Amino acid sequence: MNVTTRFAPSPTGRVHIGNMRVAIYNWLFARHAGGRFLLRIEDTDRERSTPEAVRGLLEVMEWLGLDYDGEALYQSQRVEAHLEAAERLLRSGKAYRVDKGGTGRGEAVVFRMPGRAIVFRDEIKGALRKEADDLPDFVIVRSDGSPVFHLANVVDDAYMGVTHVIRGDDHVENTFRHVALMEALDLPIPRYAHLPMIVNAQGKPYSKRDGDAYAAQFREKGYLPEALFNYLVLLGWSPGDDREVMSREEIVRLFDLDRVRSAPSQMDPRKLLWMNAEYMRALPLERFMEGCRKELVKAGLLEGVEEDYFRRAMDLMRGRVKLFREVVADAAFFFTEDYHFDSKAVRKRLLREGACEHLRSVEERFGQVETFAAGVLEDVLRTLADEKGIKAAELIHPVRVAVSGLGHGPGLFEMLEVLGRQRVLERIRRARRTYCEG
RNA sequence: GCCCCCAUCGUCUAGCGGCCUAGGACGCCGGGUUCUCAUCCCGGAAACAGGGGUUCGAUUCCCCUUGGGGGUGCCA
Repeated sequence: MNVTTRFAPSPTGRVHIGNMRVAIYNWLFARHAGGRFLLRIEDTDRERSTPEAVRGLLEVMEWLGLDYDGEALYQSQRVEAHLEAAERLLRSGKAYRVDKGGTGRGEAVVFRMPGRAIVFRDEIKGALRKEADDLPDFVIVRSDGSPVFHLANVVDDAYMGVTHVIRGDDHVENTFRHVALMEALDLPIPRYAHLPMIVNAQGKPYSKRDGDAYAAQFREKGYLPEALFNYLVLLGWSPGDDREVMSREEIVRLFDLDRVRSAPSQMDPRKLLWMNAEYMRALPLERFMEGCRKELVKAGLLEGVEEDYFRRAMDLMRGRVKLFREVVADAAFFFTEDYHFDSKAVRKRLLREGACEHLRSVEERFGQVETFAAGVLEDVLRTLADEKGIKAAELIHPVRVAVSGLGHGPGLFEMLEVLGRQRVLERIRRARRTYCEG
């Protein structure tokens, strides 16, 4: 069966994750079936639609890899067709003009519901039915002559050859109207699938007010698109087994509307973060570097830094950050002498009995090594520890804090090698001067 | 108010009458590995909303209650 889906957002603000997931499911369903995924910009609300919103929308879709087929259709260009459909309904007596509600604004065109129950089969919810009494007539063309959402939506879906309408749960009730409209216009009725809503941590639906629910913000925070994609897919759908971290190809292959749940699901930022870390760890060095580079440049830390040095530092950081942003705090010491000393780490490792003496002897030994390489440095340090009759950790910790200011980080010896002899010795000396008076 | 939808660990979910002493994941707690952190490994606490049916047998089917959500615009 040929499949055509569409994503039909109205560009009236930032794209939040609820919309994003609708787009993802439409995209997946089409790609799975080898069908078409179309984009329609529902910009009929001239008051609220903005070019910036359209741009933001397109950017987010590209970021997430939701490529659409053909050109985007702007609904505002289709007004003629919408009005023509209304005329047809008027002529056949399936619609009428009236000053609904006696507003005095003039006459609107109202669709006459057929006076019988409307039934359709939702791909997710099953058979849905609404009695005639619960389906009043409704406006399809405003008194100012502009077509209403319902009319435009239905006419354009038919025009685009949409076979499967996959949208949010908030459209379930509209579907009864849409089905009736399509029947009256003698248009082919697509299959419908209504996705459960995504709710926030309070269990409430995401509104424009929920600050951190915008797709673009996840991007800004350093989330990987494949991680957000994977996470969002799992909100309401599962492959039926225990798989969770899946490649896009795998998801496309497995995706199926049958397995979509019909209960709302709550977004869990912690699981998203974990998912992101999973993808971060699997990232090729080049991509990891590019993500980190943006953050580090923004923080002004990469000026005059050699590419090879940057690469070696990032190679050590890879797999240790959950979000690109974290690299600023965790790897700044690679690029500046003005790195921050974590007070807790200083107290625990430097302001300690013997720490100063340890630093002194490490500095001395490190100053004598021929090649400043990880393996050599480790040998030297461990030998020194043996001589002193202490555990290597007693030496390792103070050195780590001295050269990085942090109590955590990559393996010490690899780190030292990358930093290089001069930096390391200077930093140890400086730490002794600062924390070891006398 | 009325109409519609939904209901398994804190969260995302598996389960489509017996395989369930309900499985996995995130998070949490404990332990191990490691120079730290992270990773990794092992272990633990944690759920079928309540009540009626149907059935030899219900998490699974039906009804009611409760609780969520959606709709009820000349918004989309």
